[in-house]
Amino acid sequence: MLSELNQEQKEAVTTTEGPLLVLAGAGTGKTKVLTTRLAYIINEGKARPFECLAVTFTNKAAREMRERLENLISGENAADVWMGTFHGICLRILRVNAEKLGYAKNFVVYGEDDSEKLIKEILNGDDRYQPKTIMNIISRWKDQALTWDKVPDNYNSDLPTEARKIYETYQKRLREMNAMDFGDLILNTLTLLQTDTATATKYQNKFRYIMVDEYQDTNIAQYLWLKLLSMGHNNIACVGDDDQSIYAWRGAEIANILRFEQDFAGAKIIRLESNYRSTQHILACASRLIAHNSQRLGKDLKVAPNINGNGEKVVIRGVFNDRAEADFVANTIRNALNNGMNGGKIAVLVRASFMTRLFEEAFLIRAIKYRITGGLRFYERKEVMDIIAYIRLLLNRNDDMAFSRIINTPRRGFGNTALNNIRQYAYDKGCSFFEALTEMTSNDILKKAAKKTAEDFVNMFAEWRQRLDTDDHCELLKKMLTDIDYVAKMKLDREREENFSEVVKSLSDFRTMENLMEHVSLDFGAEEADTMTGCVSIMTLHAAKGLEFDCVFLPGWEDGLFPSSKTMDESPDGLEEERRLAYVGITRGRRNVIISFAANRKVYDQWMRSQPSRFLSELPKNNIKLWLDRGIVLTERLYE
DNA sequence: AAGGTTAATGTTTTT
DNA sequence: CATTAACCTT
Repeated sequence: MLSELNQEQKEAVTTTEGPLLVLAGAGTGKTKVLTTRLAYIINEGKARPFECLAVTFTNKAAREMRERLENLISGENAADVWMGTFHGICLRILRVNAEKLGYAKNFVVYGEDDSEKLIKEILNGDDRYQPKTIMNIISRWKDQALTWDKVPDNYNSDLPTEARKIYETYQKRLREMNAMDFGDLILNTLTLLQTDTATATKYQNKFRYIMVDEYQDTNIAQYLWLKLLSMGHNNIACVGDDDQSIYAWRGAEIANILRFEQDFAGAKIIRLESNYRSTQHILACASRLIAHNSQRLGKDLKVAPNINGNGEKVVIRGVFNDRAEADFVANTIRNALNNGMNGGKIAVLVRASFMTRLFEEAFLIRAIKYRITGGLRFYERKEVMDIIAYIRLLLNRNDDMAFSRIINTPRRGFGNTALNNIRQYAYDKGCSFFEALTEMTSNDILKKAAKKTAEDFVNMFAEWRQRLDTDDHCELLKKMLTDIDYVAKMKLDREREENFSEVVKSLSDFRTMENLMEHVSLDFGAEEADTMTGCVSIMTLHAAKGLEFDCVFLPGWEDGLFPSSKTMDESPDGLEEERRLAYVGITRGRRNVIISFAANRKVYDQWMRSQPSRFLSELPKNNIKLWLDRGIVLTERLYE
C-alpha cells in the first residue's frame, strides 16, 4: 500500500498522531494520500472504522473517497467510517440530537429557494432590499458562527440595521416550521457541541482520527466545529491548498489554512510538491503567476520524475473579438479531433457562465460534441421542486414554504390574495398555513368557490396521509400525481415530463419518502450521463476545481472580466482570489494550456474594448508562446 | 386570479 | 440581447 507513494506522501500517510496539515498542490496525489492514510490507520489497528471521521465539501468527493477506501481495507467495513460532507455529517448528528436544540427529529432542510422565499415573506412587501441580498448577509453571518443574538451592532456600516432583526425573525420562523437551512446544519451542530458537554464529550471520544479535505474552503463555523470535535484525541489531519482557495465570496476563510500552525498547537506541515499531472512549461506558468500573491504559505510545484518533461509551451492567443476567440478555440479543437484526439480530454474553462454561449454556437457549427457542466441541477428544476414540495407537505404539515409553493400549483384558483389571507390567519393564530387552511374551511370564512377548492386540497392531503402508512411509497406518489393532474395542467414539454417521471423512478431507489428527502436536500444529484463520453467540456473555472484535462482552453483573459472587476471592487483580497482562480485554471491542464483574450467583446449587447488580463504579464516569458493577431498587443512587459 | 406588458438587470455557487 | 421579476389590465 505504501510502496506506491513518494517520500512526502508516505510521510503524510504515516504521521497519524497530532495535528497535521498536508499542503497538497494541484495534481500531487491529494486524494490518494487521504484515502491511503485512512486505510493505514484502520489496517494498523489504530482505530476502528466507526472511530474515523472524514469530511469533504462535495458528495462527489465523499463517494470517491469511499470507493477508493473499499479497495484498500480488507475485512473491515468501509461503510462504517463517518465519511461525508460537512453538511451531511452535521445532519447525521442532528437527527439524533435535534430535540436537545428544541427541534423535532424529523426537521426538514431548506434549500436556497425556500430560504429566499421565507425572507421575502418576512420582508412583507418592503422592497428596499432584495431577499437574495439579505439571505446572503445572513448566510455569511452563519458562516462566521454568528447566531442572530451575537451579530455585533456595528457589524457593517452600510448594512441596514434591519438585517439583524430579519435574521431573528427568520430563525424563529424556521423553528416554527421545524426547518433548518444549510448554514443551520453547521451552526446548530456547533451550538449543540458548545452547550451540551455530555454530547460533545461523546463525539470527542468517539472520533479518534479526523480528516478534512479541501481545508482552504472551510469557514469559521466549520473551523470551530472541527476544533471542538478534535479536542478528544487531537488527531486531526487537514488537506488543502491555500493557492486553490476560490470560495471566499461564499464564506470560505483562507485564513483558516494560513493560521493552521497557530490554531492547532504542535501541528506538523507536510508539503506535497511533486506534480504528476502537468508538464514543466505549464507548472512554470502556474508557479510564477501564483507567486504574485502575498497571502500564501508558499509551495513550489515540481514536475514529478518521469512525467511528461517540458512538453509544449503555454499558448497565449490574442484576437480581435470574442467571436474570433470562439472560432479559434473551435477550429483548434476540430483539428485535434480530426487528428484522433478524444474530445473528452479537452475542456474550455470560462470565468463566467454567460461566456459559454459563443462556444456552444461555434461547436454546433463544427459538429463538435460538447457538454456544459453546471447550470440548473436536477433538483433545482421547477417541476422537480414542485413534486418535492408535495412530498414535503405530506410528511410535515408545518412546512409553510412547501405549502405556499403548491397551494396554487397547478392553478386551482387560489391566488396571492387568498394566500395572504391564510398567512394572516396563521400569523394571528400562531399556527401553520396548512392548519389555517383547514380551520378556515370549517369556519365558513372563505367564499363559496374558494371554500370548495380549499376543502378539496385539505381532503386530498388527508387521504394521502392515511395511505402513507399502508400504501407503497412509489404507488402513493403516482396516485398523488394523478390526483393533481400535474403533467396535463402544467402543459409540460417532453423534457420536463421526463424530469418529472425521473423523480418517480428515483423514489424506488429509496425505502421511504423520507429517505428520498434526505437525499434531495443535501445531495443534488449530478446525473452524469454516460452518453456524454467523448464530449468536450465547457464549464466555469470554479466547476473545474479538482478535475484535469489533457488540453485546456482558458478564454476571456481580459481585465475587468478576468480578473473580474466586480470581485476586486468587493474586497481588497479580490485580486488574489482571482489569481488563485487563474492558477486553478492553468493547473487543470496536463499537456496543453491555451489562454486567449479578445480586444473587443460584446457584453449585454454592447461592444466593449478590453485590455489583456494583467495575469498575462505575470507569466514567465520562456514558457509561453505568443500568438497575436495583427493590431493586438500585450502592453505590459513580460517576466523573464 | 390570470395573463399579458413593461421595466430592470445582468459573476463565480461544493451544501 | 435575453431573461425574469414586478406591474397592470381584464
